[in-house]
Amino acid sequence: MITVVLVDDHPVVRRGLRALLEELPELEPVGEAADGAEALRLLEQFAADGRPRPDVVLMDLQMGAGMNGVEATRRITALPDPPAVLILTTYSTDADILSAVEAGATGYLLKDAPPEELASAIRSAAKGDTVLAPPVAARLLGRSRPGRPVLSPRELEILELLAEGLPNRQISKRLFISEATVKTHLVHIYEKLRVDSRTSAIAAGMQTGLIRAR
Amino acid sequence: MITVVLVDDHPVVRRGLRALLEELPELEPVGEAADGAEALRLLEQFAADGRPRPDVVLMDLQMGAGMNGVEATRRITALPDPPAVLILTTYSTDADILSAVEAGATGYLLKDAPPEELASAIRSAAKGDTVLAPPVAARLLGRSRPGRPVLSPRELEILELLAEGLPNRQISKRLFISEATVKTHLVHIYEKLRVDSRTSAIAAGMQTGLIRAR
DNA sequence: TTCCGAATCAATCGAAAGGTTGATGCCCGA
DNA sequence: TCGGGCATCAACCTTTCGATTGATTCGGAA
Repeated sequence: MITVVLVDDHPVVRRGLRALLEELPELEPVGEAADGAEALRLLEQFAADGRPRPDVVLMDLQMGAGMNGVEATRRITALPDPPAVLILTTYSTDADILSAVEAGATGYLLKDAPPEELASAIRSAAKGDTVLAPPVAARLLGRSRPGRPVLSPRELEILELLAEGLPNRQISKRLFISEATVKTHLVHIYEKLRVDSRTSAIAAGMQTGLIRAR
Repeated sequence: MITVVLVDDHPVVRRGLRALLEELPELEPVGEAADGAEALRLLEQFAADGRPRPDVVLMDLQMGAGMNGVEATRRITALPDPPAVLILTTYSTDADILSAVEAGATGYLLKDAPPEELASAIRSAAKGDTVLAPPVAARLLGRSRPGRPVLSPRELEILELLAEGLPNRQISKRLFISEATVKTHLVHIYEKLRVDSRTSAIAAGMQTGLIRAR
């Protein structure tokens, strides 16, 4: 019997997940939370009650105003003998995936996954196996080399500031570098995204999932 | 007994909605569809089987690659004696809300709505009453006058092209106006959004829901 | 009739962005 | 060691953008 905690800010989604899991003989939903903080309190409650910790936490990334899924994942996986954390979310950017993986998530699924795939992923996660939704895996494999993102970390940082609407001067001040350096990074960003202006870089960055809407 | 059809590309969401409705004595889920086209076929099937048409269609807006909720709403409400269409979606831009309303939707809810609110909205929609989620109503009332959007239609048009990454010259060609006119509109857009550059206008436009990510 | 907002257009000038060329240093893998 | 990627920086020039000022026309409401 695999015990699962459900964390999602949408009541409908939690209800659907609970219903799906209740139909599967080896999976048991044992709790729900609407954001990361509530999930942490729930896990603490398990410990306080002397109950065995759940095997898997099914975690959304976006939680409205509450603690988001990456932060919650980081804290949960830092607990002694933590449950596996399986991310289940609607939308993914490269940054989302990397953040979740770095935070210790054992898997990453998109919400359009059919129930069988979800069940299979939960079983794998409970065993400690890594699970990536096929589109997510394809996204990550589309990178030329492991550890070699399409944009460098610095380039991505600058693209995000660009999408916040900052001019080059302000970006340079934010990052403590010269404006010439910002421009050089932009040249590289434009090459890699095959664009020729900041606005088209923002558009392409969003389209490819490198950055998300500000 | 209010009969409801559920249209959402996420199996989990459909399952959650079905479970919630099954718990309510006067609401009965009578069908599901994963996109707009399937919803239409389902309604045709009701007619072909001589079954009474459903009272309410609960419709998501974004359907992955399938027919989206606005188009489906338009077609459903064009049917003879159509069901009420209640939009239930994650995210809303002003354009989304207006499009859905223009397409004939009777209501607009966000997915974080608690189950009681959802049930109440379905009952209202079945009676033909208009239902707006509080944040959505607040958004629409935040407009200074009915019929007076924060940005004029032309300004919004230009902001959308800006977010696609087009330079002024290309925007002018796209809209068959002079570049000077584009610049004038931009001046007005920057004033209204209280920004001073195209990139910050894009960021503010997305933040306020005027435009969506490209 | 008057006023206001929207749409359109022009010209000028300064600022910002983009393009180009060139350079250095560091790290890592072959 | 060498080469490549990354990060940093500079200078110069061209293009685009933003700010400003000014104007006209049209439609709708008061």
